[in-house]
Amino acid sequence: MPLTPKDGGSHFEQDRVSSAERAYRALKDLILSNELPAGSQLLEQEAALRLGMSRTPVREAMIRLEQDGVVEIRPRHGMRVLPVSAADMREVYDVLTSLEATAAEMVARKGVTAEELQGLKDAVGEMEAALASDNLDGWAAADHRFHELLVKLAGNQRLQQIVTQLSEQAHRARMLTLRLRPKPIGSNRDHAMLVDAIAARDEEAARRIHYEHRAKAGDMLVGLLDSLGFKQL
Amino acid sequence: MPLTPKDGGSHFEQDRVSSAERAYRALKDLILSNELPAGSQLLEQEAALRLGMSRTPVREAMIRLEQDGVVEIRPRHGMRVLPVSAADMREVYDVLTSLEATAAEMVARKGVTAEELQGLKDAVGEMEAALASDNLDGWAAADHRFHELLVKLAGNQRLQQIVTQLSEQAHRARMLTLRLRPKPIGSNRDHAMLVDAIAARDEEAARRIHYEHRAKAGDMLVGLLDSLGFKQL
DNA sequence: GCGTTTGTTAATGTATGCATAAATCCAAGA
DNA sequence: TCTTGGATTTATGCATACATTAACAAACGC
Repeated sequence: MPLTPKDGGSHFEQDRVSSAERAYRALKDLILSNELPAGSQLLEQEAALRLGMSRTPVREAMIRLEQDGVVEIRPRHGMRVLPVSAADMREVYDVLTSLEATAAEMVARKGVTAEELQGLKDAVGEMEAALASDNLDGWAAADHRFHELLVKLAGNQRLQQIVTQLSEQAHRARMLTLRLRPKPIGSNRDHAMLVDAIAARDEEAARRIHYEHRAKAGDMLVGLLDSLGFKQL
Repeated sequence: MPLTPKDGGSHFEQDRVSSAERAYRALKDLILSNELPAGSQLLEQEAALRLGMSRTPVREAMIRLEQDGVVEIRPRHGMRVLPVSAADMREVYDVLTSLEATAAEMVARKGVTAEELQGLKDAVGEMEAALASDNLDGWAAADHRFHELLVKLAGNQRLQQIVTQLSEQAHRARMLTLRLRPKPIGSNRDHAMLVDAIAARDEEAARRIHYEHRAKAGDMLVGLLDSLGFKQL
């Protein structure tokens, strides 16, 4: 591996990003990685100090995070990382299920190139390999790639952006339950079936398979959170 | 009608809203009402002057509008009201169709109270009355209320918020085509059928009816924009 | 002791200052 | 006329200043 390409698309390190953008990414990372756990609060000044910039760009980042639905800005208490309850996850998964099922249908309808299909198959392969070697984190990463690719192939940028946003809201809960849930055997099977349906241009089947896949995942996640009595995170 | 209650929920005019919030609402109003047409640009300073405040709150408002997908911030040119093409409307309607169909299904599944059902029926009634008296704007307003209420009854706040955002993106195009499209007779019929399906708790029918309703509306809108050669707005 | 009031602190919301660099303009040369 | 180089303007991104007011605490009255 070359020395930290850190890439992002362009090869030349012309990545002049604004402080506001850096703040946005840094704060979001802290939240998604759970370094800033649900419920924690961060004052503008604290964040600014931590990130080595003034309050202004931090403030702008917080505004964006609030619109993303991951934090809440409380007038005198800085931003507060929103706890996500089982009920919240129910909401998120209901919408994700609807949108991703539609995405699967769209992909099957419009068809995919050989490379695109291979991309999906590769992701499924990685999931199977990770699962075979009990690498749950690897499985989760490959699973995420699969869903991401599927939605991208639907070719609807708005759909893609919304799904990304919701996935981020669900991210912490998914990580939390990754080792508490049954092994995702069925999940891999679902994905393989979906790939077949897409290859066969069977919109009907693609929608149904992915709908049920997502619905199952949602039920599992919400059930787990409920049964563990998680009122938050 | 009473003298401009302009309400908003509370009766006492304790509406202390921040300048940033005022800027956000004012700018969004200007855009949705087409006073700032698609493609127009507005510098931070100009907007600040116009709204009687400094650049800071205006800047924050613009950031929110950008995340809403209605403007684009171009580093030296202020914000630019995003033109919406037929392709954009295709995207918006595909997502709306998916989500609203799901909402209809959810509402039918969970059932509604007598008052809630009446609310839907009232909206349908208003649409019919408006149509009978050739009041297209009234019809559009009632139609909007119907869809809004339906989604609200689904009881999923994330779904509701996303649908609202997408509806706003489609708003200008809908207004533009309101008088160019055939009379929305079928639309009223669809809504009446949906209300029946909801009352009968028939999820299946509710989803199908509303799916097709939205799909038809989307096709009509996109087709109209296409045929009129609208590359933007 | 306990509720109330008042004083202090501090976080925010907004305004303003300032360096930077993009955009524009202008002139001169090909 | 078209291009090019550089000067100039100016919108921005960020830092900072400042007034406001909520939050907290301490003092006070009961």
